[in-house]
Amino acid sequence: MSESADNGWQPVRRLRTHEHVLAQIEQQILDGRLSPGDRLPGERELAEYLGVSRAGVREALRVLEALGVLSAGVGSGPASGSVVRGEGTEALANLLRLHLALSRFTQREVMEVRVQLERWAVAEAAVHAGAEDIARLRAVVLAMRQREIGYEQFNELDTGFHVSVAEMSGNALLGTLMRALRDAVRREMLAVFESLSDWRVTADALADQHHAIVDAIEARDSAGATALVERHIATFYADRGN
Amino acid sequence: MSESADNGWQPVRRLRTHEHVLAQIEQQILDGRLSPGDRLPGERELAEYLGVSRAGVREALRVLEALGVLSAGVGSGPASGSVVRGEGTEALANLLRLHLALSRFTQREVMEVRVQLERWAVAEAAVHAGAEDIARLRAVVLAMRQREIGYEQFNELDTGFHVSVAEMSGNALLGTLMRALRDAVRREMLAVFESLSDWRVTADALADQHHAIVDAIEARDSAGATALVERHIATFYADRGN
DNA sequence: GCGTTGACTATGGTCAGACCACAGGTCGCA
DNA sequence: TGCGACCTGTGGTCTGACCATAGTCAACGC
Repeated sequence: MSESADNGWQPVRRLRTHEHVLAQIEQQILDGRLSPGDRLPGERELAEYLGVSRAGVREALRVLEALGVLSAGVGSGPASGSVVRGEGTEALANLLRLHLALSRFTQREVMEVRVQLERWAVAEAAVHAGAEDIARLRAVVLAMRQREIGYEQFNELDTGFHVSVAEMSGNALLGTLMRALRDAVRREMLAVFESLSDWRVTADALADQHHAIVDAIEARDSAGATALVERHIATFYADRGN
Repeated sequence: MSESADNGWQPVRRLRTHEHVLAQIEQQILDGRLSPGDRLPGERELAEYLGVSRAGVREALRVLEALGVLSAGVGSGPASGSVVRGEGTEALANLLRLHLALSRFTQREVMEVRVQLERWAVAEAAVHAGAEDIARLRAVVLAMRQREIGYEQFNELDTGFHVSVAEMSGNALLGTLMRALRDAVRREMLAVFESLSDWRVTADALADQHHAIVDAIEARDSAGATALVERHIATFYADRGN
């Protein structure tokens, strides 16, 4: 069946130089020898250590940068060189956005995952939210009601609201995923607003729903908040055709 | 407050060459002018079109490769050059694994997200599963019971089981996320097995639980399957200390 | 006629070396 | 003491070369 799989022979897996570099750096991270804030040796130095050219090192560093692991800075001082990043979530968003565009999955699928995570997020938020969390959410809702903002800004506020709720759950991964999912579908959400004859009507309705969700969170009503957020998302997507 | 933010002036955002290249390729993908299976121009050709050096193009291609968008092949023929990939989920896993190692989030957080997604996945699977899906799951459970496998293989089967269930939900993103989350914590899961005095005991218990989950899915008992899967995961993580 | 073999070509993979832009530090002069 | 010119180390970029690979195809020998 398989061409030559049972002879005990198997083709050697050649690794390209930048993959070797990548593997070594990843190993250092996995072993905890590189932590956020740490700086890598300079590109030239690293190339010499590893016995490869600077180009190979650079390709590996670009990959790690794209994955949100490193950031590079020119010049001298503490911000220069390749530094292991403390945070950063946009890498995940980039990845999801591209895969969405490549039809690896559909917008509906992203939305469904969002709903599941939002349900959980808001339920947890209702348990953990403190007074300052509530205040922050209320401030966002207030900002959403301002007449002078455009739908782009409105969408940013909307994203901020949901991400804040997700972060209030106490699970950082959830917050990151929420941010990434929102960023990934940002284009499509703006397109929905654009298609509306009067987006402000929809926006006001959304703001009202956000208001109700905050109330439910403040009242520690997990079940109520879950139901509200589910209806909230369903409403928006139902408006798409208008 | 902000240093000089309200003068209407803002620093120009310099893009590095490889970011320009990246942006153009991404735009082509977003516009649908590049689809899975399509091939990009050769590196030299692309460099000439864009007026940059081959190194800049290569860095961009490495990034897209790391994000699972492209794959590169040497030589001639259909597999050569930079081809837009049809599938691939390991990029997301790489990303999560690194961020996990960097303590951007904890194993507990990954596990919690897993539980939420598993609950939903199994409930959906109970609705959508066909006869051949059930048969595949049963085959996996059977393989888990074989005495000659090691815990590494067992873990692979376990991962396969849960990913299959996720894929049976009909949501490709869910399947991808499940695979990535499992891959990201693979190290830690193997460490748990390693710490057990007799991993086979735990493995048999897990196989039994899988068996019960398949039964529930086959019986289209969403609620039952959800409860089982939740207990299933909780059991394993409870065993960690042993 | 047919199969084998070798050259050819297009592709990515790799390297070395050079130069630029930038940011911080340092030294010397006023 | 203050400040400007210079120095140095960093990433950013380009050039040009060569290597390894895999398909293509024509020449060759049977």
